[in-house]
Amino acid sequence: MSSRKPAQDRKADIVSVLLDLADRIGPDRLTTNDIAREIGITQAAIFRHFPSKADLWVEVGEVIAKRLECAWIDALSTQTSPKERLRGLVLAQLRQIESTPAIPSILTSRELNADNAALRARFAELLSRFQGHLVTALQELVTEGLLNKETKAKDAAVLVTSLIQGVAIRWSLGSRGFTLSAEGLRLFDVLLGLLLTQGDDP
Amino acid sequence: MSSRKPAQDRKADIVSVLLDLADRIGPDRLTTNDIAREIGITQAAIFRHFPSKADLWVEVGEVIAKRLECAWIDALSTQTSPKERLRGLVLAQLRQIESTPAIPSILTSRELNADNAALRARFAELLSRFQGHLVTALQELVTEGLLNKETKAKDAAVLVTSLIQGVAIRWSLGSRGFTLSAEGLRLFDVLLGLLLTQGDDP
DNA sequence: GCAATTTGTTAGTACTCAATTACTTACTTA
DNA sequence: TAAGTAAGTAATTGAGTACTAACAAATTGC
Repeated sequence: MSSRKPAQDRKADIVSVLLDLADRIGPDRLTTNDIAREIGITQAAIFRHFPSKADLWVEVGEVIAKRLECAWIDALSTQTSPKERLRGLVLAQLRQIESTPAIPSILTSRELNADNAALRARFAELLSRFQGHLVTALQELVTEGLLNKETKAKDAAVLVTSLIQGVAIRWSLGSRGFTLSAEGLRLFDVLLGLLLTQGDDP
Repeated sequence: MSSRKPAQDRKADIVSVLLDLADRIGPDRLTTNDIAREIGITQAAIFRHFPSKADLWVEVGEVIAKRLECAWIDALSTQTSPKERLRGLVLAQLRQIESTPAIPSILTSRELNADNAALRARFAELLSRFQGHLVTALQELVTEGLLNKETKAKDAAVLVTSLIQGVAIRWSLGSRGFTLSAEGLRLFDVLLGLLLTQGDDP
């Protein structure tokens, strides 16, 4: 029925189905059998491509890391002003979560937090890199004298990442009853309005 | 060795140990055997007190709900100004997460999000109740003319809950390398400073 | 067109899970 | 103090878990 695929394609299938299942039934619940059934191969075939389930998770971490970093680089290169770069980073992150909604639950999964040290290290590095991009953009706003003087760039960056995580959690808990990127960007604009100096208007 | 206890006490033991294990090994990983071993009874004894594991989780939800609501009521009744009530709510929530650190992971667990509808409903109700308290306090700030005019009370409430969730996640991911309530309250004060009207200076 | 390699299957292993059954011991109260 | 109940245990069940070994067929390179 379903034809055989080269290992590279099949590996991509497995990772893709894992991400879908991680979202639907949870990262700590999905089994190799679930993945195989969804693809239409036997459970044993999974282990033809990955020596263990933990190794499969590490590959998932790599795939997510690549996607996120590409989205950030794209946002940073297409936008010119620091304000737009900041907005672009936030929008990129929201869109990535939208298209890979398993990301937040993987972040709090026990596969990551307790069992799989390699996976945990990869995500920790990734998050700190994003935070770094935010701080850089905010520092540029500071040097341009646009940021509210009493707010430190680092604190502002934490507020922004908290906003993203908070709205993503609300999106998940509320059965995704709104568009994550639209609502997230709207709230970001509210926060950004508060962060920018308010001396301009007459 | 360990003496027998009345059902009420034993039930409390089971819930308490579950919360501890949910934090240490994850809500979706802990087994009835883990709980029993930790207490010092047999696994079968768990089912003397709860008809199923799902029912045990519902009881856990009730316990957490009671704790949180008590903390909110206490904060609201001891503080007089709307600003202090807001601060009190935030601090109460941070302290509850600090003393029951399993709460954030339960919120994103699959026991809650996929399997246990009763548990999910209980937490959804709980979170919307907290949001309601925040909105009330922020509305009072609006009527006193203290809130930044361009910010809606509801949006401000979302920013505050996002801040709490965001800092709690950062606390968990970073192996709890800082004091949650201190860092959370510090960032809340930054946000509150931004939210309050800055119309004093010319 | 044929051999080698790759990608799969079938059929298992040893283990863990929640839940049940049949039975036992401690506590309470009439 | 005897009877009834509450709180436990030992042993087991059937379903599921990651993972392996032996074998088969599709694809590729010559």
